[in-house]
Amino acid sequence: MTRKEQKEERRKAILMTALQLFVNRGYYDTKIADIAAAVPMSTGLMFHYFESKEELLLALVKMGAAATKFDDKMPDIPPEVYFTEFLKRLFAFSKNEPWVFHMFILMGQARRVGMPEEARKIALSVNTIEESAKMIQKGQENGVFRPGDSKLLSMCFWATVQGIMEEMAMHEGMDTPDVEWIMAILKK
Amino acid sequence: MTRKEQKEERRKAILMTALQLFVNRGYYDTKIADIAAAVPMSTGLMFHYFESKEELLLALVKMGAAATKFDDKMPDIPPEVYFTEFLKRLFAFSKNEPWVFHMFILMGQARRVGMPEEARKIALSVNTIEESAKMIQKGQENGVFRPGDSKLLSMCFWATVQGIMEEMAMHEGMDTPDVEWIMAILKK
DNA sequence: ATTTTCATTGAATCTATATTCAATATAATG
DNA sequence: CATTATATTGAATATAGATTCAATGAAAAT
Repeated sequence: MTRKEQKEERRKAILMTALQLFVNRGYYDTKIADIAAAVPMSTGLMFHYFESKEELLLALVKMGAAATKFDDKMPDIPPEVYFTEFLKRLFAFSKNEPWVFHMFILMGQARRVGMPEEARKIALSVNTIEESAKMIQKGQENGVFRPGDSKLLSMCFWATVQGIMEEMAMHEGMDTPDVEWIMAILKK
Repeated sequence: MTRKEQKEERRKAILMTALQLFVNRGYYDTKIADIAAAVPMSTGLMFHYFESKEELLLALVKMGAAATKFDDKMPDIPPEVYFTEFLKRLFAFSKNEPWVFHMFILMGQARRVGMPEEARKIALSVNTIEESAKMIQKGQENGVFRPGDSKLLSMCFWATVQGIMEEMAMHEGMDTPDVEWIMAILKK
């Protein structure tokens, strides 16, 4: 394995470790030394891979943003099916793939006040609410979703999903809720 | 006005200022000096009123916990009416009474990982989810609420409410959603 | 085999902020 | 008024934790 590959591997290890710690303890409570110890490597070496703690967060949030980008040119799958499937997959992933799960939660955390400005900006730039609103509107036109401000509906939907994911992170092993409960927010 | 009253007033002023700042910038990003400047008073004087920044947070969370205590011996008001009314009032308050609004959000923040341990414990001790679950169960027995794990339903409901409140805090002036949208999570 | 480059460490800095403190002003008390 | 108690300030201190750095080891290149 070439040196560049080695470095890439190590970088990933740091990223994954940091992701887990950020989600489990929060960004500010996670010390560089904690991440280093968990990887494991010396504290100083962390700065060989990432300029700063904030850069590390930024790298994660950028990955999250790239992974989360809403697919604009969705084929004509009916909105109610789209959201239902999305939830099913998200919950399934969350049980099996810690990465997806953690990333979802980190993106939510990163959007909040008090997080480093640049990371926050990037997390907020993934405009899931606006994008979903379009599809919700389509569902309203189809007469499947309830009427009302589609952006507001979208916000309620995502607030719910985010909140549930965080609860699941907090009490691990918790059951996932019935997808229909959440779809009820949207459905007529 | 006696001195003790004066002191009490000042204490309240600090608490209200801190509450607002904690909610708007987050706990860690709010420096004691920021709170002091906003009250206004000197930084040093803050410690005449509160032992530490953490004590200040703790005082707020204790107030929140006291205010939030779920009323056990609720008269026989039907569950669906109870939750509907609760939401209506919460949203109405949030438009007019910044205090209630901010406090609700602070309690949510305080429950999260990364917040000072003691404050977190107190915030988590207000077991809204468990308490509501009982009432949800009653609603299920009445055939008004959908079947399923009442605690999980309760969690979904509160995750939604918390998430919506936070969105509202972030984009002020935002409309409040239709209470029925949220009730749809619970209702059959 | 020698040199150059990169990985790694642990200890030494640097910095931001919470916290303390000595000094002063202001108000209450006798 | 004199004394005592409390409020207030701004500057000094303490500390946690991010960041830097000089030294060392290990791998690649020549």
